[in-house]
Amino acid sequence: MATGGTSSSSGEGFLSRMALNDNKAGMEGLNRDKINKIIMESSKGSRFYENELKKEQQVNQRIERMMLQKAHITEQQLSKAQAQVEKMTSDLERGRDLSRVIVHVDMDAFYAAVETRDCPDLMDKPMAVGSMSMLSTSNYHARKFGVRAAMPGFIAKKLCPNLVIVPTNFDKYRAVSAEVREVFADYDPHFLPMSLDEAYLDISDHLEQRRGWPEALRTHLILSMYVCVCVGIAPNMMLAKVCSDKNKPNGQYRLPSNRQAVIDFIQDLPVRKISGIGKVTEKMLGALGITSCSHLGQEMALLALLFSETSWHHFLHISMGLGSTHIERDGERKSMSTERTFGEMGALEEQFSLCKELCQDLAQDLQKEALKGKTVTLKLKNVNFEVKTRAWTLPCAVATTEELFAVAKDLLKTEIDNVSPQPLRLRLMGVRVSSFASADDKKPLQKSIVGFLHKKQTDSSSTSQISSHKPNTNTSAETDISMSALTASDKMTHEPSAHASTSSYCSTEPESGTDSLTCPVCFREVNTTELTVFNRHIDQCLSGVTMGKLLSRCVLDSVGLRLDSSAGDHTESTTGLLLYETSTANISLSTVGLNPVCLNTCPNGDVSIHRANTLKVSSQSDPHVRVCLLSPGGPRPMTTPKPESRDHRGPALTCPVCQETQDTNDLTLFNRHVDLCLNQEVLHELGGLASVDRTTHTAPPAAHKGPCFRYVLFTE
DNA sequence: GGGGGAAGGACCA
DNA sequence: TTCCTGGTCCTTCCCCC
Repeated sequence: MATGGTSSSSGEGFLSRMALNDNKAGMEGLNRDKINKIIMESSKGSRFYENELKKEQQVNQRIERMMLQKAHITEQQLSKAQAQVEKMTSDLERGRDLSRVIVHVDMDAFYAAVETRDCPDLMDKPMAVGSMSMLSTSNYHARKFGVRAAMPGFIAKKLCPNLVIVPTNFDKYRAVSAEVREVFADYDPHFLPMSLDEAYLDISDHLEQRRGWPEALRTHLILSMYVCVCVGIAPNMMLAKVCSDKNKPNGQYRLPSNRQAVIDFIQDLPVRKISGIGKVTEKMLGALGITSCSHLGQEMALLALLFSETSWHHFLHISMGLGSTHIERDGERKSMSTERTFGEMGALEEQFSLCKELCQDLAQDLQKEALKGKTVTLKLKNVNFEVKTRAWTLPCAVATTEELFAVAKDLLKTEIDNVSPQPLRLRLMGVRVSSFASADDKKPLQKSIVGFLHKKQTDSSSTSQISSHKPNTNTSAETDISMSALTASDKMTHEPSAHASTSSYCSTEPESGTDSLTCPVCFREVNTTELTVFNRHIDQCLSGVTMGKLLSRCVLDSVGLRLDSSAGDHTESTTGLLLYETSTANISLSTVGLNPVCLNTCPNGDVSIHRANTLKVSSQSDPHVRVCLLSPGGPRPMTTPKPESRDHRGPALTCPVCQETQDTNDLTLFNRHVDLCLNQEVLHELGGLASVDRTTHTAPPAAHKGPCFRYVLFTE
């Protein structure tokens, strides 16, 4: 079999995917065997190595399946595919565009070059930028030892004991990159930056314009001495990228814009040199005897039968030396994420706390680009390097910390429950948002909140009345901060380092002359004009945990909560905050499926079941009841619930959470009950409202299909 | 069978 | 002792219409 050096399950032998990748400038002619031996000795037995072994075996299995498939291909199938390939080849040939001059610029060992600028002593030493865990780049002295980017520092140190490892400093690299980009813009104002050290330019127009320029204008002397720039010039992006790697370091290569030159250039080019062909694809093609682009062309009919349409079309383009001829900038962003790697983490409190931090960071990033997305994905990597992603798609787009955390937390909880009673031993956690809303929905978020805020500030009669009646109502609640998993992260909002996350709630300066601000969540006056302090207060209110008065979203959502027409005015903000002001509210529970037991467990003494389908919010002590519904992502749709996929049959259904037999065989109702129970459990655990004996819960946590959101109800 | 969501993976800098 | 981060795209599977 041509699957390369397959290792045995015992870990003996040669693991090819961990071997040195010397497909990088400055690494030609190295003693690969010696370097690989050191890499293997440093890695063998580690969890990382074992996981790589597993992945290698998966790739080998893929190759075996492919070879089996190949063995069954008939001559007839092959000739049919050949005809298809020929037809497409001639179509593509007709459309070949050699009119553009595309430049790919790659700043060589960029981070290392910047560090050397600041510390010239490093000039003659083997050095790398990064940490003992991971290197971002290395200089040419280090590459001679096999030290390269994407290699852990501790292995690099074994390859080259004198290696100097400099920590990364992205602010510095960004500054230099900005300097260089100014030059790019002179040549092509629409240039496409790929990273801090790489960009594509279309200089066709520039070349046309400069024909008549005097010599003095034709030379740029701005580039700093310490940055070496490799340039590839070709008729398309794919070829330009390959060309920039041709004369490293600090050289350029131009591929003439004629068909024969392109064909000659591509002939003996190893497939691995093409951007987009990585170690797995290289290995799969290698198993078919394909190592160069000319092989690729020769075996195209076979590839058309063995690979997907997208893949073989891509291969065909490569074999013909075709690539994109126009540089597209400002393409729509598809997702945004943040993730963090850390030492082993098994404690629930830490995990939920980190989850919230990630949501805060991501919310800030989303805010900067005014983005909101419907799909929230939680990414987890356990200590064995196994990666899992769990996603949930909402009916409407979300962006705030609370909205993201509401989903991410539930996804996390499900995963924790899945391995329970064992702890979930993590080494990485990430949160991603995708399925972005249309441009119309990407407007800044806070206006209506701030509007509400200002409205309350001017409404002095209302606010003074509240504060005069019960000035200290929240004292006990605020001091009663639970130490449970969720609140561990909430506590962090008291720390100065966490303040930035709150900026999403209020970003405008308070009006002059006022010495307090009214919280749009709890309606209390906060004696401060400092936005950081005020935002922290709002954070706490929104988290709902400090209030200790939570109702799960499922309770309200599943019953299609509405306010009676007598309930008073309400404000619907674009962020999804529904703010009701009313003296007493009879909230119609208009749809079926309410389980009164669940509502009764709401720890708010002022919320009670009034009639069969009415939730009454009232207070003995205060005629002014205020209700705030936090609706992540906008007003809740009053639609029928999504059909559930649980496959229960039969008349008697026992809830896997509360263990009680339910008097229904309606799956929708039963599922809703299970959701409610699960949410109650989450509430209790996270809110520290009551202890839950987990041992009585034999429920498979996977039964919890979706995340629950928090709504906050409280009274003054 | 097509569309779309979920999950996982390849690949890139 | 120690193997990143943030992004895009593709494939496969599954469910629903």
